[in-house]
Amino acid sequence: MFYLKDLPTDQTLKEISKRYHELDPSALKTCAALLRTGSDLLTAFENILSRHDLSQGRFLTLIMLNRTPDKAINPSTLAQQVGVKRATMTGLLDGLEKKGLVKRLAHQEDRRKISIQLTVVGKDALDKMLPDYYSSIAQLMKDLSENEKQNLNSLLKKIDQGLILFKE
Amino acid sequence: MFYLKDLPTDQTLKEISKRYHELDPSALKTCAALLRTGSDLLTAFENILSRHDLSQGRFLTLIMLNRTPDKAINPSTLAQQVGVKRATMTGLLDGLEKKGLVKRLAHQEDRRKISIQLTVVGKDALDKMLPDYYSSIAQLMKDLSENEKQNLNSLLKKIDQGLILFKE
DNA sequence: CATTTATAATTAGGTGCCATACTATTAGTT
DNA sequence: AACTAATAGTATGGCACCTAATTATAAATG
Repeated sequence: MFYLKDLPTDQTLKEISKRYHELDPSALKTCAALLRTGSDLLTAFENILSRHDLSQGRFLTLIMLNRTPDKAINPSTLAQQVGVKRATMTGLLDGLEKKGLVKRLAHQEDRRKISIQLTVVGKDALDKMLPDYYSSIAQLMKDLSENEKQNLNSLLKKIDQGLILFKE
Repeated sequence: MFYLKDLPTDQTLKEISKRYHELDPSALKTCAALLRTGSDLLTAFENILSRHDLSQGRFLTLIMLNRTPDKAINPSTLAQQVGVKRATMTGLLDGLEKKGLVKRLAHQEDRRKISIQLTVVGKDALDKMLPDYYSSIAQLMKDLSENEKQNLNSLLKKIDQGLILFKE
């Protein structure tokens, strides 16, 4: 992800809103700030992950598998949970399998399906990196009180609500 | 950008935090929600832009040029403002130039530099699509009061503050 | 003033995502 | 039972970003 580095100042917004009267300065300002922060946040995580030789997609796949480490899941479910297309999941699993972090298992009942399982190596790799990852998140958010975090959550939910209209 | 579709429930977070004691459930929850909303937001904008045959990067480049439509800017400044590498900007400009939306002009003093300028066609294209874009943003944020928007801004700023540590 | 260093734009090659289309298998229909 | 539709996984090709290396020019330095 990425978004404008150079966010418009209030002054700039005011000027542009003269040229485009549909522009709501405070809406755009907040929206841009959200994308900017989200982008930076994601980049920070990607940096942490790359230290462990993982991409965002591969990591999220592992995370989903690690929620129930003993249960096997099929690729299409994983794709849905992670939020990528099935074809993309095939690629992510190819990478993870080559590194020995997951394995593909045949499904006995339905021969179209396969099951994905974390290997011991995969589980170990996660257990080694997650403390680093989780404590980074905790540190990142340490300036926000419980109240503020809840507040932020409910504001985000309002935006999610608005987003529903665009998905139709 | 993208992030987990299937965010962990409070219950799941509680369980996982037993296995990894560095995990701060409310911090992770808020962080994940922010990335999720940011990702959806960006996707919504990308959909709007694709209706006008523009990518995020190309659009942001045009937007930066449109802040001062009469002034020419060089590619490296543009790259900085948009938040991409210079090499990436070369590609974005190639695309925009091929569509006739911008033009490259030689710099008279420094022959290493070039200047980029919006063409009339580019300006018209922007003027035609921006009302759509800006009113989408306004509609998206219409459920938030001015107070809530300001509140969201200041919460985001706190996270930005925490992010500084990771950039070093 | 010749050489090194810095800057600007570009090229080449890699990664990670997507959409589309294909193959194999199963389920549903008549 | 034969035909159609749906589902699971994958292969292919494209797009947008990245890093690293290349070329040209300008600035700094001994």
